[in-house]
Amino acid sequence: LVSWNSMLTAYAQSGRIQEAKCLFDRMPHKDSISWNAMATAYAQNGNLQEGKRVFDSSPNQTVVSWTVMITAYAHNGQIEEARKLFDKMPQKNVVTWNVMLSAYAQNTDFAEAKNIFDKMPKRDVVSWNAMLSAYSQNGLLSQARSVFDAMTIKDPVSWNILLTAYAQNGQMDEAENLFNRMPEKDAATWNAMIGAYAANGQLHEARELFDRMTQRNVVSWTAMMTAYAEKADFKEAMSIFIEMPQRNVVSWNALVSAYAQKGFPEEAKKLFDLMPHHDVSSWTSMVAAYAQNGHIDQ
RNA sequence: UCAUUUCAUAACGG
Repeated sequence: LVSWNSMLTAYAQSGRIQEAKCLFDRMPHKDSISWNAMATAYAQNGNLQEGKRVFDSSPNQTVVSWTVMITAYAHNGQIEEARKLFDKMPQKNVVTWNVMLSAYAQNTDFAEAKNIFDKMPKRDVVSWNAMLSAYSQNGLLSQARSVFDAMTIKDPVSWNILLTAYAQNGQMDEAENLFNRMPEKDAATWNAMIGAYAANGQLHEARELFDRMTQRNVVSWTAMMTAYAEKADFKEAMSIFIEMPQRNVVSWNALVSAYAQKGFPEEAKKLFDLMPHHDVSSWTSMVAAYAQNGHIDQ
């Protein structure tokens, strides 16, 4: 059962819902983890309807099931609906509270986010990070800084949030400063800095970090590839693509989209046809490629 | 083995 659930989750996380559903239907036994994983698979791929159907058919709804649904509504912009479930559910845990907090935060309802934050029975580092992220993503740097400074526990995510905020605000020196000062870096730290350099046109600095990085993951590779592709250096971009130890649908999309945007729709189409699986972004990239290059009918 | 916060891709919106 654990193996089946793991496979189900793996499909879900890579966006292969058809395969996930097929597996789910063939499972000899299912537990609540299976049902929750299936509901999550739908929800994370924008199919709230099916997600809800799975939730409604689940033999037993756990706190995770409810939390999954709240997340699904929130990501779909239905914050009121999310709140209704939140108020209605039998018990909540810290994750449930964090989900509701993030929902308001991402909806830029800082007051309600803060309200939840103050009311929750227990806070963890994710709760703090969610508040920090809310301010950061809306360019409210001084508020973000206050939250950051008030935090008694920080993890690499906390630092990464603030680092990205400064970089996106054009304060590369402050971003670099955080990068150098932080006690512990994870892969996302390096990736954030690489992305910041790339967005700032500092391709050489980006590459230097990429080369120094020991924990390179698919995000690092894709970010570096995109950096070259945006400069129309397809030779280097392609060579990175070929070298990449793993690719996911985002890596493929990035390259397809780059060719499309630089005026090579036929190259884009070739890659598109080679992709193991397409998502909404893949299709919209191709549509945009043809539209922008005068092939409306394609 | 399932749910929440940060980093890579399209469109949308500014």
